Amino acid sequence: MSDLADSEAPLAVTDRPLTQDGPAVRLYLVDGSSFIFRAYHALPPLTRKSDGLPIGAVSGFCNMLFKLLRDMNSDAPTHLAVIFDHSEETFRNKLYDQYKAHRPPPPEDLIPQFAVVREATRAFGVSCIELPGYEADDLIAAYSCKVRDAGGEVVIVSSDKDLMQLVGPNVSMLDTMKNLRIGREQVIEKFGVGPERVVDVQALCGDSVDNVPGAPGIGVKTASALINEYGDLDTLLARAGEIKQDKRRQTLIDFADQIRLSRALVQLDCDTPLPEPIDDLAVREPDKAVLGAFLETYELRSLARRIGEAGASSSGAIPSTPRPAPAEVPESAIDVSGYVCVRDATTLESWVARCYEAGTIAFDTETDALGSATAGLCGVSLAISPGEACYIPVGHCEKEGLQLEEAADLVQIPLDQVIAILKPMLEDPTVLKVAQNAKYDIAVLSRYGIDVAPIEDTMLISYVLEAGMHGHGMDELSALWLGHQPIPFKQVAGSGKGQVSFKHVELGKATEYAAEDADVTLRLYNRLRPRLAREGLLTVYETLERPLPPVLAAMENAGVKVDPIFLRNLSNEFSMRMADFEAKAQALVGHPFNLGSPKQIGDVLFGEMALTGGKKTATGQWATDSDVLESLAAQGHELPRVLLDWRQLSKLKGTYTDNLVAAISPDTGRVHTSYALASTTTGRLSSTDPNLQNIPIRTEEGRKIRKAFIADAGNVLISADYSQIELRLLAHVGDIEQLKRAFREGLDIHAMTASEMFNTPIEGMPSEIRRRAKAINFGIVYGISAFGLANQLSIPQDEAGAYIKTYFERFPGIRAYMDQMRAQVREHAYVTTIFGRKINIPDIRAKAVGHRQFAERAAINAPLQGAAADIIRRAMIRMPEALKRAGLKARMLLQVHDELIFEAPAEEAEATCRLVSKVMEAAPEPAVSLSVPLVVEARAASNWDEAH
DNA sequence: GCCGTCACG
DNA sequence: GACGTACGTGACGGCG
Repeated sequence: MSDLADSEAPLAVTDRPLTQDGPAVRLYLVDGSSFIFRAYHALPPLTRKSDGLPIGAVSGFCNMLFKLLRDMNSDAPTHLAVIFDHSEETFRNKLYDQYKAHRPPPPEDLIPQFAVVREATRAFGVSCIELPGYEADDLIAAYSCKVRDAGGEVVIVSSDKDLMQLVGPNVSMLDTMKNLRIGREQVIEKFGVGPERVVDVQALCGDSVDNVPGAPGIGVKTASALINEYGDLDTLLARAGEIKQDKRRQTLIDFADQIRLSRALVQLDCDTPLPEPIDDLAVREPDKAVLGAFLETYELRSLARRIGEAGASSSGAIPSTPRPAPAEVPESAIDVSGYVCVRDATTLESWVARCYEAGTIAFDTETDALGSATAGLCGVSLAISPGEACYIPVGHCEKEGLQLEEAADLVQIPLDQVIAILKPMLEDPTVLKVAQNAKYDIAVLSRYGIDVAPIEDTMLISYVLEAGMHGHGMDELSALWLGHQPIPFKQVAGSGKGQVSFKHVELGKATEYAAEDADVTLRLYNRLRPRLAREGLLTVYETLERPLPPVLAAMENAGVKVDPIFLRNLSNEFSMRMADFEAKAQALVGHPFNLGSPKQIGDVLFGEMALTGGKKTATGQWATDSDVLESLAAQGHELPRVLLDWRQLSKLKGTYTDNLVAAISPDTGRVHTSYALASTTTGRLSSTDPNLQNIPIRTEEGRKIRKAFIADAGNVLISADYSQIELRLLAHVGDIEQLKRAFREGLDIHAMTASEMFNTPIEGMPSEIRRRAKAINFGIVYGISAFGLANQLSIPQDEAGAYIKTYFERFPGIRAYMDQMRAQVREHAYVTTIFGRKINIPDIRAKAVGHRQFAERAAINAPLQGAAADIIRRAMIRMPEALKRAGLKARMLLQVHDELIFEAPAEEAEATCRLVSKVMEAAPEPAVSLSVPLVVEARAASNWDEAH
């Protein structure tokens, strides 16, 4: 059959010279059936206005076709076809009558759309290809092989794993729904083997959806391990007797025939006849009349408008080579003297042209201050290949306000022009931009009207690979991986009082510093990026990390409104009351002392007054923390209470009232925090400058601070928080039946725990009993110890020990979970979350027992805290788009670990509460299906205190 | 620049 | 038997 295709349909490729810019044929093969289903499920059930004909899948399909034809510049197809399944019966059913036997019929409202989709395809001037007796996958395989062998390039538009066996040089897949490229490394991440061995792995693990039997009890992990060990399936089956594990060996021997059959079922047939010659698939302009009539018939008005607009403007195609895969570069010494300072437009344009050629570049922005939400741009650096980098200054000036034109050595391209030249490249989908801590650059450049995309972030790549092992700042990564110490910022800008803003740094030094940052970033990328797929962490990076910088940049830039007058009044009130406490304390002692000095307090309490019951800190000083002072106060002493009261106010004033006012940006009148994405071991964010994740709430006095966080006029603040998320995750991960049931039934979880432990009915339970159970539940999540629980509850240690014992008797699954985490961390020195995030805990190998025990407790806590962090990250990533789709104007402002804070128009408060709750509760899906419900409580009010 | 303390989840 | 003791953060003032 293949002869026929070869002889009758000679490939155009051979006739056409290969251009410098890439292969002459770039064939896009759209997996029609799979796309229809995804469009159907992803989109709301749209219908034709006039008669209610279901049209959602058709609309999604047309949008994608349009996008393929118009959006992509250098990657645009020269040839394009949509491939459909033709009939249910194929040659595979002759091999195995149960093949795809359990497929449910398509949804009723989808059935009429199948024919319309074919009509749509033709209306766009694109070929529809199908062949009786063959699946679309086989046709895709045949076209792919032909074009690839003739030197062309193929992009398969599908995310179907069955097609991954086709990936290889010049054949990639494109998941348009997720906007992901699937190349060799993504295949390796999915199957644990390269594309050439995918069928072997699939043959072993089978596929329940297609009803491919495989070998019982063997999943992807085991299958890929076996294939990697033996090389290929035939060798494995031939040498199955050598397998050590009894059960596995027997399975492979007993089911050898079934495994071979499975391989035949999943193996795609490259010799499938081609119904249309490749030449006929060339992309052609759609006939405007035909397309217009189609869009009119199905009332696809918004698409018709977009097509009209696109037709009016120029295509803007920019020639470039396809993006090269990042490769390991030979390490070479970093030489800062070769960097270029770009100071005229022509040179800048040539650098931009080289960026297009390179396909992957690194960049960095330099600013005149630290806060990305307000800092001004000083310049941008670009690195095109290791050692080849430049700096484009835009805002450098003499310190005393000298005009640029007056100083010859400060001549720079005007800001507007730099932006005009850089913007198209920085926004071009065919140029991948790598940054170190991309959130910063995104935030700065977005204020200059540039939306940088696509972006990768070396800091986040490092974080995914090695969280918990070390920091992820550039200097540290450079020292670690490149053996190179980048020029310290201090060396170019000075330090302490003599430090100057970067805009006052002389251009030569600025170029060395800035271009080196881009150069180092590119080298780090080349070094670290390939590890993601190899180590199975690409999905974690792509789903939990890479999408977040733009989301956080928008939150930081939005900021939150804070009432300065309210805070100043509060500050004055606190000052006056502190003065009273101070006078009282000094009267009690009989002489002045500094209430802010723990050392002096220790001397007073345990020296002069000779109180008993003190403890020492790690450095041998008297401890005077609130636990100590509380217990002294309980003994009946007066001074400790005064000190505690003074301290509370001192803390609130020093850390909150005064500094929050100081943090209000003069430009925006709001407070802009900065979120660190890679500072915690567990995947949580942290907030700095100022920290808005530790605003007081637990005491009456503290809550007053929260009242200062307010919504802009006409708006409300909405606080939405996950209820008991870590305990719910414990119930799921530890598979604790009683806990799961309690959460499903919406019971009071602490009361339920108390009831189970102490055999007390929930009705009329004394609050002290519930309080103790609550402390235990929290303690469990932290890796409980009798000492810690005793401390927390102020009860004797043996009593606390007895509680813990009872708890484990009532919930044996929890002990099992804890033991499992301990074993895992001892073996691997890391644990993982249910989303695959890896949390390293190197201290488990420490010499000191104390450190090791610490590590064990961290290992118990990390999968829970980490999974909660993963979940809220997923919610945050989806939130902006979800709000937009719902037509809501709300902006996400803050994140506090299990809480999101929004600012929304007052009249949209209810709708926003409903939507954000929905997005947050569904956040684990579809990656993880929790066996307990997630519950989110959302409230709107004029200030944060009342919204929470 | 470290330490003790304390704000949050 | 000793050891240090609930997980994860960031910011402040004191002190050397």
